[in-house]
Amino acid sequence: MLSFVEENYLKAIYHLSLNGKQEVSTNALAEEMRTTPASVSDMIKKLSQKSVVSYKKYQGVNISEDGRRLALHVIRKHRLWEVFLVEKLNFTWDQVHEVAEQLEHIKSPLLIQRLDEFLGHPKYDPHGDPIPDEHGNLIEKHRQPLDALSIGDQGVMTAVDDSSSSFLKYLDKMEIGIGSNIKVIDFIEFDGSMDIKVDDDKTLTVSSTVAQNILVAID
Amino acid sequence: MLSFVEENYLKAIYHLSLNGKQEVSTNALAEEMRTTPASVSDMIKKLSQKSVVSYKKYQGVNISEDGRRLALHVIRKHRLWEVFLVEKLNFTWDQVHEVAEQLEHIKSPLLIQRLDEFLGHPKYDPHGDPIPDEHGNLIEKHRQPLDALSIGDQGVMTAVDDSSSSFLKYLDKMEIGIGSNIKVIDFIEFDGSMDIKVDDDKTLTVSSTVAQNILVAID
DNA sequence: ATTAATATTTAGTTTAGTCTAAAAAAAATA
DNA sequence: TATTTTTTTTAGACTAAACTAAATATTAAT
Ligand SMILES: [Mn+2]
Ligand SMILES: [Mn+2]
Ligand SMILES: [Mn+2]
Ligand SMILES: [Mn+2]
Repeated sequence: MLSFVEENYLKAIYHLSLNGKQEVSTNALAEEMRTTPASVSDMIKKLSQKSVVSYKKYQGVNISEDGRRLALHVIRKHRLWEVFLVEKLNFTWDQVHEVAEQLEHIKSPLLIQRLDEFLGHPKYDPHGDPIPDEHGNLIEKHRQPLDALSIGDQGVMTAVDDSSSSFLKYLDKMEIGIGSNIKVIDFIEFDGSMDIKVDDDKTLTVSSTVAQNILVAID
Repeated sequence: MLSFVEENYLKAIYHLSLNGKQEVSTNALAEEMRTTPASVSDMIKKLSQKSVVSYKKYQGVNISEDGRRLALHVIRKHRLWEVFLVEKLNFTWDQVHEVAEQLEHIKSPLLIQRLDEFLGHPKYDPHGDPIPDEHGNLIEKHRQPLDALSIGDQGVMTAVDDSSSSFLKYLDKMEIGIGSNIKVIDFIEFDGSMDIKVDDDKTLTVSSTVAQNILVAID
């Protein structure tokens, strides 16, 4: 049985080993966890002891199959709770993450099974992230950062890469959300900003940073 | 801000100061918390520091007004979650307590406000216990242990005094629950057991222990 | 009012998780 | 290759919450 601190480390290791590939460095993990490399060194020894990661000194850490399963279980709970908060309790998508960080650590298989049923077995959370099933399988929808598209390309927004409240509120104000149709009208070399047309309606300019964090599917 | 361990101590102190009146002894608290008197001694110093209890050495501990408010807030959350689990997730009344023990420590004012709305501002939990409002006010329904009634008396079951799974499952099997009409047919001096008629229908015998834990309202 | 029994507190450890400072290894650079 | 820089680990301390054993205070009993 993992403590909730251990669960959080494992989640971070899982996320980092997706982006950065395989081994996760002590420093990267320390940054992600907002703690010190010394603390991380201690913790990965514990996690290694529990065989949820494998670890050789100075070689970074690799998540194990067991670890991956556990991480995905916590992520499943996190995302199901986010759906619950939005669908049933009328939270906005920028209000759910903090609360889900707490709820994801509740231990009760029955609770999650019933919550999943209650929500109608949702496949995606409010930010467009896929919800792993009880076996850890997830259907990753095609997703590409908006700033990778060229002028004339268009796609449907499927997710955000940044779930910070400030970014999500900005999108709300611009009336951009999951499902919006986005077409690239112009690309400004100078600063990487883009002119886009949303839902064949309004045209607006978004910064390079914004474009990087909007994920779209091109069909 | 209290840790979840401190919240549990405070809840226990609150409960004990209702039954046993005012001061709570170190030993009673240790037993309730399933820990040692030494640990309790340490903890009540901490709670006293945070002014949620008042405490003079060897004199037991008294909950403060602040402490009472905090305890009732945790109890409010516990009971609202129990209602949610039964009403929305189809848990049985004997399955909810353990999970609610975890959920009651989630910190989010918005969550509780919305949950309360979602549930339609329930006044009682699945065990018949009153749910404090956001200010800590609660409407204690009239409740009296069944074994205090005399032959011929009757009342409506309003709550249980023991929320253990085994007791609740027994009641389910006997088809006795909150709202059942119970009439005392006979009282056996020898062991304190009772013959009762439930809902003017079936007659059955319950032990003294069972009778103590069924709470009824006489009108 | 002493003495005995019980309740409570203190002292000293333990474990989980964190930190800073220092040592050691690995990687980068000259 | 030798040196410098960066990364990682170790050492030593700290806090929260627990425990056992010992000391002390309170209460009960003679
Ligand atoms: Mn989230
Ligand atoms: Mn999400
Ligand atoms: Mn309960
Ligand atoms: Mn209850």
